Amino acid sequence: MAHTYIKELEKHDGHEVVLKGWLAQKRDSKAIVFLVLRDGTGFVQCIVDINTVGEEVFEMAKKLTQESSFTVTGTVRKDDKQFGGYEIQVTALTIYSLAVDYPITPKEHGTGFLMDNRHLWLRSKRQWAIMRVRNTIIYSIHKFFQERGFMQMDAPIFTGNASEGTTTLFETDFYGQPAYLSQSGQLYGEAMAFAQGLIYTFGPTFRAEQSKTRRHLSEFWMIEPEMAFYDLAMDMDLIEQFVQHVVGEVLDSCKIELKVLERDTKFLDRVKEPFIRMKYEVAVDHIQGLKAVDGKTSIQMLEDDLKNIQDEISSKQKDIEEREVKMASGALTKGEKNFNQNKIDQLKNDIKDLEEKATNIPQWLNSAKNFKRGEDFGGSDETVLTRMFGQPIMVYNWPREVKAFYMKEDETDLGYAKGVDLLAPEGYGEVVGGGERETDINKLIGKIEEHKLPMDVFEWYLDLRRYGNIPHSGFGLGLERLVAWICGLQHIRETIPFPRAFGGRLMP
RNA sequence: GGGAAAAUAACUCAGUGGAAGAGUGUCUGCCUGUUAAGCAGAAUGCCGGAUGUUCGAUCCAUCCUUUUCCCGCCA
Repeated sequence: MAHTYIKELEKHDGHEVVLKGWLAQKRDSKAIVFLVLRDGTGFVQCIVDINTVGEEVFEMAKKLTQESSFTVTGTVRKDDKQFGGYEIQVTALTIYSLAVDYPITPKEHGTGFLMDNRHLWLRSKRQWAIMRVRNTIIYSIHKFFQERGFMQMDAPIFTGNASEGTTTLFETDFYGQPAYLSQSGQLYGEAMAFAQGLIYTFGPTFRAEQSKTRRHLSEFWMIEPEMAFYDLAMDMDLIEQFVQHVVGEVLDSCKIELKVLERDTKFLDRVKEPFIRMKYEVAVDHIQGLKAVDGKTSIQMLEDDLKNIQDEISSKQKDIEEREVKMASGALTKGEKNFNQNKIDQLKNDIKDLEEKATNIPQWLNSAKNFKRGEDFGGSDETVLTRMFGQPIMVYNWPREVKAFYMKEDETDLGYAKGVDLLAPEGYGEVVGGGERETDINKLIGKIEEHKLPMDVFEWYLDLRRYGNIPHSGFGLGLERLVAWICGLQHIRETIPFPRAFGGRLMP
């Protein structure tokens, strides 16, 4: 008999099915055992009742340990209290393999330990949900582009030129000559767009930046569409539709996953509204506190934030004190004590996070007040700006100096490059960077010289301007940053199955 | 590249210059429906490594190793 997947249980309501998977959780008593089975497509509770299955099967069920693999046969029953809406009344059970001393218990663990066990950690419910969302995002990206006539074309991973300086490139040996792992497929994307019109690349990207933060990986996946005959305005329209499509798909088809992640979708729901578009200079006004939104400048907003955080800290401290008094009274059962202790620990952690935020805000205030017009935004500037609006913001027309050499200069706004950054709300910052490409070959050559880049490795790129030059645009999106934002994750390492980051591990 | 903190049981952590602690998990028994809240009992440690101070160091000092967090750079 072919087995059924948990995701499809609703089609089998009231019928007998065979499920195969692993034990995520167990509770047992004298005559009944609750097994939570996971099979990759979901989680379902299986009830093993001694009166239904007999003593032999019952004993087997009792013997199962966390992450043991097994098969159950049983009847599907609707139960709205259940996580997926269904449960299984077991009639038979066979064991594939008993797991002994599975290291990841249902309780608290530190990140170091979890990262050491990343190969097992992926089985946990939260990680399961993140990977499902990641997959939905990937699928919806392909769907979005394919439905609009874009071709997926792949840029090479080995590249010969150290165009942007070797410090951020991984060097390897390519049959005796130095080669670098790709940092971006952008220039190749342009060549491919001239061949196929609308293209996108979707591949791994490598950056040897020595930055160890919650937003950086050394190896990550990037999507880079490139469109012939698109100007900056069309590029921004596409970015907006694209992000709306992806977020919409996740909201529609990952309800269970977002629930597991306890994701508050308040800000994601607002993504369907038109994005805010503003020129760099206007964004700077907002950051510096020269312009108010809803009657508040950035400075006032940060000051209010700080006050709110301090209030929250003191209310949590009060909560802790009350619980400590209750525990000291001695009138609690052991279970209630545990419950309160856990709550207190959680509150203490929350306070630690809040205190960190509270120390950050004065620094943000400082950096907002002292922001130098003409410079690129720092992480805090992005956060400040997006907090004012609470929805995605596209900042365009950047000072030419802070953007890459291939960005087109705006003829009506000299000194500014037609580049655009999409800033995600909730402090997630830049998730998309793009723009219209420079078409003037002399300006390009000038920029390459100005950046002191070797001309010879760009000859093929300049050919694109020599033969059938056209206006064209594109953008790049870091998949993991998008996953982190949509899932509401604290750290980018959870967005990819096996993260590779500076100072991090190569194993597992 | 700059800064901060940490290393004690399988896990999360407390603790003390003079015989190593809690909670969780695990194991054993009891409880017929639980979803991190039932009850009782048990096992578990070279207190990260090296050197020094000391009668005595898990605790103090120095160095090393490893990890976590923050800033800069970026997607």
